[in-house]
Amino acid sequence: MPELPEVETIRRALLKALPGRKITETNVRESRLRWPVDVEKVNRMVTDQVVKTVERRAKYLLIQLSNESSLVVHLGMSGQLLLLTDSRPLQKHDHVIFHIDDRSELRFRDPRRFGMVDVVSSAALTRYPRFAGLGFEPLDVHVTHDILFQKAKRSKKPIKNLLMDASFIVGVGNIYANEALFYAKIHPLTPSNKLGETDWQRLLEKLRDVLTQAIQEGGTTLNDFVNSNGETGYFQLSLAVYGRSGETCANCGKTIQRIVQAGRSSFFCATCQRLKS
DNA sequence: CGGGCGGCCTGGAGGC
DNA sequence: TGCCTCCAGGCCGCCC
Repeated sequence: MPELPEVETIRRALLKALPGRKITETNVRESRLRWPVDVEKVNRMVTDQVVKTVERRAKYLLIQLSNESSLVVHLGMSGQLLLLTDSRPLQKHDHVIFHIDDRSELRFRDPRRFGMVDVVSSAALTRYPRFAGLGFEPLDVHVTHDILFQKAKRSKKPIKNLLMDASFIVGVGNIYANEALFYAKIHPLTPSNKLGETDWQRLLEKLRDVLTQAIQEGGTTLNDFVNSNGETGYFQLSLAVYGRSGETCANCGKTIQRIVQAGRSSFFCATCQRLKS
């Protein structure tokens, strides 16, 4: 569930609190995450380190530490990274706890255990296997619509699937792929190589609008997303098509459709988003 | 090799 | 009210 805006929301909250603070103790209570946590390595490389800054790559959070390494956290689909200023009872799915020197706690909570926690030295980060195949950052100003157009014209896969393909562009999950395509008036089944340069100009612009707006509204809370302070986001109130099959299109009044692509629901307005083939 | 899909995992929703 | 089934989805790995 957490896509780029939700991860970015958490990054910004952590950035206000963590830099300069020391992690005094690390406690891995459950190591069976998406990939098994190397408990000894995490304990050794994180404990007693001071947080320098907090960055993001794709949907990964990078908490940079004073020993030139980074704590790498992915929230999967149900993960939370909570900053608790007072000690509260541990919950069933509180898998990794980081104690901070101001007596607060950073807790990785993840019922479905699709997330991951790892620590990587800065030198190894550029060669980190999980980052090796990642595509463009949509909010990077160096990424232009022409770059995307040139890369996409070799692909026949539907544009919705391409937007969710992290080897092409990162951070875009099902919610924001659907929303961006709606605003750009592009049908989700459109073969990627059928999109022209002006289509890509519009699509990148609308994708950035949607992601930026979602960050401003603190992300989208559908089931369980909360930021590091335990607060929900508000962007779900602004969703135009996602989860709204059978409802009325705000633009034209026709009914919003739902289809399944690559095992994922797509929501769109067949009137506003004409399929060109 | 591009593209599709199964599997991981649990909680919540819906049906009976 | 309780049990069962289904669905959500990021990512990897397997398959054709």
